Amino acid sequence: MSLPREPLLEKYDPAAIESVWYRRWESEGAFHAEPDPSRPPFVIPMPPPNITGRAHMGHGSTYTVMDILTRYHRMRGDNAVWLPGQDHAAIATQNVIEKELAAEGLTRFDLGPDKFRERAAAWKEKYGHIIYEQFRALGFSPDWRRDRYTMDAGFSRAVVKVFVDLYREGLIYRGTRLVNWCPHCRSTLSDSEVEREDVAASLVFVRYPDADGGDGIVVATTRPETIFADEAVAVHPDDPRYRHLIGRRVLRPLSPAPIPVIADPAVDREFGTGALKITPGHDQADADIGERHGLPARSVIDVEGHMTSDVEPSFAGLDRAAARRLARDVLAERGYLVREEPHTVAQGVCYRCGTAVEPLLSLQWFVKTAPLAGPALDATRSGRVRFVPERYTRIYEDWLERIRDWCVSRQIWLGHRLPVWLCPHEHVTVASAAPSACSVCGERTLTQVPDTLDTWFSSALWPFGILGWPDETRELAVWYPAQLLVTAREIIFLWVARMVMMGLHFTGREPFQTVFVAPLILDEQGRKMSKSLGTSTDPMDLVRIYGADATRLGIVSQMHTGQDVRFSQERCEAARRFGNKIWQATRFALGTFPALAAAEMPLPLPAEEALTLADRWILDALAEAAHEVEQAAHTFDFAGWARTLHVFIWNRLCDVYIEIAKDRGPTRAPVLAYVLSRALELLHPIMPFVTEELWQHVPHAQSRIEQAPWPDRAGRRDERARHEMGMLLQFVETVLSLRAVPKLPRSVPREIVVAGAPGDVLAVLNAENAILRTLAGVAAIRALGPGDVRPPHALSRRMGQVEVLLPVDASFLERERSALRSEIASQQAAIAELERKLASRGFLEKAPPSVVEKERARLEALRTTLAISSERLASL
RNA sequence: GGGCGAAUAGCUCAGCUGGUAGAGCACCUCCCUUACAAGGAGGGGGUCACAGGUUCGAAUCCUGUUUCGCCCA
Repeated sequence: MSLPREPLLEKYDPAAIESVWYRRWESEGAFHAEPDPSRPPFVIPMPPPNITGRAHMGHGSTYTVMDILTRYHRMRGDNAVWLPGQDHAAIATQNVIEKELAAEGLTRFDLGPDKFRERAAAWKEKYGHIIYEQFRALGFSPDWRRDRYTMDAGFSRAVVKVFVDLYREGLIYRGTRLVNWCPHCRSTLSDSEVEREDVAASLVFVRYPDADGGDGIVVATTRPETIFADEAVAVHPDDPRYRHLIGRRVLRPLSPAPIPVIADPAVDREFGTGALKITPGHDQADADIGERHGLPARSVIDVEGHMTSDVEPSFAGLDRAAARRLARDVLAERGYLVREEPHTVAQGVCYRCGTAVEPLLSLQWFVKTAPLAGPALDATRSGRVRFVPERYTRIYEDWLERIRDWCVSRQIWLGHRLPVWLCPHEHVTVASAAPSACSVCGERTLTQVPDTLDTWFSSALWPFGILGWPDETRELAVWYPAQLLVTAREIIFLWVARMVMMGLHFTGREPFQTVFVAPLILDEQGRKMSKSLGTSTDPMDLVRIYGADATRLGIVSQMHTGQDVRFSQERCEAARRFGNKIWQATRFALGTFPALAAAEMPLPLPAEEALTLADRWILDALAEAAHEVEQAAHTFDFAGWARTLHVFIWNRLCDVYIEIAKDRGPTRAPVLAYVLSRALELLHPIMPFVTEELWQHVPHAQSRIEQAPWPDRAGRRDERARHEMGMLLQFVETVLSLRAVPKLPRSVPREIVVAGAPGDVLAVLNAENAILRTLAGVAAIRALGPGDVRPPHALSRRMGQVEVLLPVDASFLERERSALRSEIASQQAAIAELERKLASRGFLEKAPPSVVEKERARLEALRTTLAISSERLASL
C-alpha cells in the first residue's frame, strides 16, 4: 500500500510540498462525496464568493474554519461535504465591466443589455476562477465537482420557481414605496447595501410662517432642498412649546403652500427645535409618520439625483447637492433662514460606488416578509437553529421582529430577470416561462420587465438550490438541511435570516442546524481591515511568505471562542517554525530508527508491561491532547485546538520524549511512530499539507492521512505515569536551573545530592536515572539521610519538601547565600500570609475542609523548607 | 441614541463552574550538544482599567465609571 518513501528534505519548505499534494488530492477525488444515508452527514454550503472577489482575510478565517471542520468530519468517517459555488454579485460585476468599458470610452448603454450580459459571462470565464485558485493555494477542500453558480441553469430555475410561487401566494407584490436608490448605479439597493458614513453637514434652522399670519414654527433640517416635498411639520404631542400649534397650518417656505402641523410621538424633542419637517417622499421615518397621518408622498428628485420640474423653476434640473446650497441661499434671501450650525450626518452611501443614497418613491417588486419572518423566529426560539456564539441569536431575532417588506427588484442589467411580463395595458403576467398571452386581457404582445432580482434573493435559496431543488434529488434528501453554516457577522440579516425564511417556506425545514459567526479579523490597531486605509493583509502574501499551512495555523491560533482577532502576522511566522519543528521531529524519528523508514505497515505497540515510564507518560499526554482537540472541535475553539497540539508536540513530544528517545530502547520506535502519527492526524485539519507529507514517511496503513481513523481515543490515560513523570520533569528543571548559575552545561555529568526525599520519590529518581542523565546531565543521585552531613559547598534549590543540591567550588557560595536570603524572605512572607489566613475564624468555618487542609499542608511544608533554608544559610 | 464585546507581562492574548497569575512574541545570560540556531537551557518582567459591593477569600460574581471596538438606528 505504501509508496516507496524518499528521505525527507533537510529543511521544511512549504512551497515544495503544498501544490504537489493539492494536485494529488484533487486528482484522486479526495474532496468528493456522494450522498450516503448510512453515515452521519456533515454538510457545509460554502458562502458563494463573488466572481469578482479575491481572497481576503475574511476568507482566511471563515473558509479556513469550514475547511478544518470538513476535513475533521471526513476523518471521523462522516458523510462530509463542503459544497462550493460562486455568486454573480450583480452590482459588483456590473461595476467591474463598466469600468472596463469606460477604459474603452464606452458605457453600458453603447452595448445594450444583451451584449452587456455576454460580456459579463465572458468576464467570468476569464477571471471567475481566480478566487478558486486562491482557495486551492490555501488548501481548501470543497467538493469541486459540485461547483455551482447562482446564474447556472439549474439554480436559475429554482430562482424563477421561488419568485413565481411567492407571487401566486401573494407574498410578492408590485407597489410604489420608498426605496434606497443609488443615483449613480440607477438602481434600488437593499438596506444592507447602504453603508453609513459620518459626513460633516450643515443643520439649517428654517422658519415656516403661520399660514394665517404669525411666527409659525422653526424646524431644523439638513436637507432644505426637499422642502418642496414637505407635507407637514410634526411635533411631539407632549411638547408644551408647540402644543398650541397642533392642527394649525404653516406655509412651506419654498414653493409656498399651506401644510398642517401634526403631532406624532416619533418626533425627537431633543433634536433641533423639536419640530420636524415631514417629507414622506424622501425619508423613511417621515414616510412612516406620513402614513400614520394619511399624508401624500411626492418626489422632487429624479432617478439621476436631479431636482424634478415639480419645484421652483430656478431649482429644476439641479443636482441634489447644488439644490441644497441654493435652497439655503434662497431661504436666507427670503428671511426664512433663522440660523445654521455644523452637524454630522450619518449619510447613507451606496456600498459599491459611495454615492449618497436617495430615498426615492419608486414602483418596485416587494416580498411581503411578515408571513416568512414568523417561522424564521421560531427556528431559533425552538432551538432548531443555533447560533455560535449564542449572543448573535438576539441580533437575528431583533431584526426579524422589526423586518420591513423586502424590495427585490433592481434596475441593473446583470442578474436574474424577473419572470414578469407586461402587456401594452400594463397588465402583469408572472410565469416560469415566457407566456404567449397576457393573463389578464389575452394580449399577445408581451415584454419582459427589464428589472433583475436582488442578488440576495437568489442567495437566500443557496442551501437547497445547490442540491438540485425543486427536483427531489438524492443530495437534497441526504444533505439537507446542512449541519453548519459559517459566516460573517454583518450578513446575519442580509443572508442568514433570509435563507432561514426561504428554506422554511419552500422545504419546510431550516436550511442548517448551526450558524457559526466567525470572528472579525482586525488590523493591528484593532480596527476593521480596510483596503482604502491600506490596513488589510492579503492572505496570498502570507501563503507566499509562510506557506498555506502556517498561514492557516497562524490565523486560527488567534481564533478564541467568541473573540474578534487583532491579527498579528507574527503568529504565522511562529506557525511556520512549528511546521519546521514537526518536520525535524519526523526526520529525527526516521533517522534514528531505521526500522521506521523500512516498515511497510505501522509497528504494533508493545504490550503494556513492556512500556517504560516515558512511553506510558507520552501515551497519557497524547490521550489528553486528543481529548482536548475533540473538545475544541465541538466548541469552535480553534485557538485551543492549536495550542493543545503546540504544547503536546513541542513541549512534550519534542522537548521530552524525543530527547529521552536519544537513548534508544526497544519500545521507542513503535511508540514514537504511533504518537507522532496520531499527532499529525490531530493536526491535519489545520495544517493539511505538512501533516500529509510527514505522515506518508512514517509507516501507515491507509493511502492518505485523511483516511486514517480520527484518533480521538488515541493513547491511554495513565495517572501514575503522569504523576511520576511530572515529578521527574520538575526535578530536571530544578537541576538545570541550579546548573545555570555556575554555567555548568548539562553535557558535563554531575552528581546531584538530594535531601528530605520521601522513599517513593527517591525510588522514581533512581529507577529513571537514564532520563535524568539525558535531560539534566545527572551522573548519579546521592540521597542524604536525616543525620548525613550536607556537602559544604553546594548550590541548593527546594522542590517541594525535597532539597536538591549541586556541589560546586567555594567561589559560588556568596551567590548561594544571597539567593538563600531572598528565598528565606519570600518564604517568611508566604508563611505570615498563610498563618493569618489559618487564624481567621471565617476561613476555618466557611471554607471547604479540603481547601483548609491544603492550606495547612502548605504551611507545614513551607515551615520545613524555611527551617532547612535557614539552617543552610547558617552553615555556609 | 440602542445593543453587544473588550480592558491581565513591553506587544498579542489564555485563564472553564471564585482557592498560590500563564503562553507565544519581544528582552537579558549561556550554548552552532550529529532532528531542528526557523533550535536548546536559564532568567527578568504584572496593585489583573478604575471605584464600590457580595464573600472566609475576587483577575474570576454583582453595580457603577472610564476608554476602545463592532453592530443597529
